Amino acid sequence: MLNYSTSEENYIKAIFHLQGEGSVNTNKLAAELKTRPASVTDMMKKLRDKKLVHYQAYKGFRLTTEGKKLALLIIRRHRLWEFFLAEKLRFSWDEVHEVAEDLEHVSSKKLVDKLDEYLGFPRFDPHGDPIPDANGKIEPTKQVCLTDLALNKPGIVCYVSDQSTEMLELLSHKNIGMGTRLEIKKRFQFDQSLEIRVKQQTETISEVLARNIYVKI
Amino acid sequence: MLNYSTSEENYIKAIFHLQGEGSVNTNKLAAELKTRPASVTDMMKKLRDKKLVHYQAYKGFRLTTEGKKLALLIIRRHRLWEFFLAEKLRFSWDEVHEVAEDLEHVSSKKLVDKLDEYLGFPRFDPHGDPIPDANGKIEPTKQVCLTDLALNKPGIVCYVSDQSTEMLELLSHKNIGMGTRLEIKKRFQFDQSLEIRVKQQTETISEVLARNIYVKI
DNA sequence: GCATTTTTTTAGGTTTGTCTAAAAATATAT
DNA sequence: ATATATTTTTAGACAAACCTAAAAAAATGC
Repeated sequence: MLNYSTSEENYIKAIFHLQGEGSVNTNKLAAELKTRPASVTDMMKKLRDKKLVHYQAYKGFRLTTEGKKLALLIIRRHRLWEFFLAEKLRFSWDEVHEVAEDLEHVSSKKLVDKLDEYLGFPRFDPHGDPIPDANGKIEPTKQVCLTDLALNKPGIVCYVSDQSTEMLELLSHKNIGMGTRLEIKKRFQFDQSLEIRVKQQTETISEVLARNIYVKI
Repeated sequence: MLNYSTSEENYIKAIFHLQGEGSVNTNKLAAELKTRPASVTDMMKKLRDKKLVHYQAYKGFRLTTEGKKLALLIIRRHRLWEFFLAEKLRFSWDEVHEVAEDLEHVSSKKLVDKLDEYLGFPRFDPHGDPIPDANGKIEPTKQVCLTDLALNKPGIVCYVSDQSTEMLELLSHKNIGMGTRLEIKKRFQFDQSLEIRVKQQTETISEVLARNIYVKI
């Protein structure tokens, strides 16, 4: 496996995240990476030459097989470190991401695989995202958005798509965190708001908030 | 504490290592860093502007108080990661250095301090080098060469100056490793060889070997 | 279908950290 | 002390990764 710069890795990761099925476009990627469209075009040429993306001017881009493999490796590193930080160093789940952003670029394969072993081959990171194994194989997530959870069926919070300070403040105010067990008690047709049961308490969740919360069933 | 680039950190660390008492010169530093004298001059200007080194053209350079503080912080990170790799991930002690070279540049203070705590505030890395504490305080090594250890005074192996395969093979054959407790039982005048007590066993150590082993008293 | 808007690319510039080659300062040797 | 050798610095280039402003291509609206 060749060696890639931090910047290249960040582009690859961002494309992977944006690339659902179709292809990714310049402005979206620039926004995701907080950079300028012109910089994205520059990098796409570089990554095309390294055979990590398919790219033709004005036609958008998507990862090659090799690009996907690299993306999964970076995600593997990121999530293993997040797990380590939360589990071993007792970081809270909203602190792990930033530090893992740096650690994920340390590329020693032996380090990553030994870390994986040391952690007991965990399958999900503290946000509930699946961790790719040494071959890049990733468990299909059986998560469901809170808007889609059935009434009176318990779910465990495993993912929050928006991780802004405002969002985290609201969540902690309602006593909701990673791993919190909850159950929808009532769904109001008028505004799609939910009344849920959390830790022996009743809370109201707006549709906007619910759309950002994912639970494992 | 400000943030420094990997390159700046490597220069600071190298100056610290070369700087015994006096000052460091351009060619030596270039050799240490496997770079060119011209690059060193460029960087010294930059580090002087950042108040990390004292530097005047043609007069050599040495770390400022702030520069030394930074050097000790980088060494702290390096040695904590080395300890982690050897102790937790079961890397052999000749593999840890290279990986720690990368990890040492991850700058989160919280990460380093929590790692320190997790490891139980170790005071020496797997090579027997002392680990600076959170304030940059470093234990003055009270190491003594095995040739100078008094009779019947226990010592803990904390440093091996030669780390060749041949040396390591010999050591492991005699059941000696980092942290091994030993005691000199007899010293033979004829060839300066030693009879030592290691783990309930008696071993003979040649003068050549003894000269390469250092112990903490 | 053509004008307008949006998206993307190109052209050219900046910063960081490197390099080579040449000039300047310092050290050494007789 | 002065010629020679060594060390260090300057000058000017280059690559990576970013930027702004302008041009070109594609998408959209009527």
